[in-house]
Amino acid sequence: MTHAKTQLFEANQQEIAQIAKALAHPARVAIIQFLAKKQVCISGDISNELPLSRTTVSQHLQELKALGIIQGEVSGLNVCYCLDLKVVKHIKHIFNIFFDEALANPPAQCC
Amino acid sequence: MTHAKTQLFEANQQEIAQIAKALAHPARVAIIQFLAKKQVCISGDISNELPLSRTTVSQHLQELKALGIIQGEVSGLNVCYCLDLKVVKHIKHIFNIFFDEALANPPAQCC
DNA sequence: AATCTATGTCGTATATTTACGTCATAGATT
DNA sequence: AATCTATGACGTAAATATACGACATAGATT
Repeated sequence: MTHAKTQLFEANQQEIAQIAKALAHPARVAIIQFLAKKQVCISGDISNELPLSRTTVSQHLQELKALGIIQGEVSGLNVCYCLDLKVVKHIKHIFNIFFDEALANPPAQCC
Repeated sequence: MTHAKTQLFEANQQEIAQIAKALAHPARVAIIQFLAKKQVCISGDISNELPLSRTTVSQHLQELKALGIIQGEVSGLNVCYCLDLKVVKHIKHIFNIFFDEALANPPAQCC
């Protein structure tokens, strides 16, 4: 395998990259914003909202679920999704630490 | 083109996704952390630090430069890179707004 | 019981990303 | 002037992501 060297990096770096990857598509950002606005909503409502086919949206939902930032709960024929606020808070924290470390030691000037 | 539907989303969603994409590889996270620690350093030092070939690292550097989060300055034979703290602050701000919106309206429970 | 419906899975085509060797070049060293 | 060196650009192969139609299925409706 000439590829997939991501596991050669530190766990910390992999975690940030993995979270970022889950947020790296506007459809997934839109899903999170939509869930934040509606608080709770069924799968069909989400795909109706987005300019993508139902199956593509379903795929994006699975990715967000894999990260843990959303939860899905079956309710009869529908599946009901919502944000997991605990995970949102954790991600916010991880990113803030990352950015604060980047801001901690300002260079006098670049070179 | 059956692909590339990213432009069908809101500017706000595209910006977040674009930033996230730039952070979505551990090598690029590592580069940012390394620049934060060293404050200023030359291209060769960065590629020596990472478990990737020099050209691959160069490619990652170009991506971060395209986002604007790092700057490169030619200094003789070397190229000197550093973080653009203004951009780091902006990105931190964008993400915090995004997460805070997601946390603003907590559902009583999921479904 | 037969049918309908909302959803996820599978297969697949295309696009993009990742990774690296080779090459070109600007500038340093001899 | 000739050579050396650090870097980016280019070409390309392999991996991964994106997008969607066809299909399967659990549960509702008739």
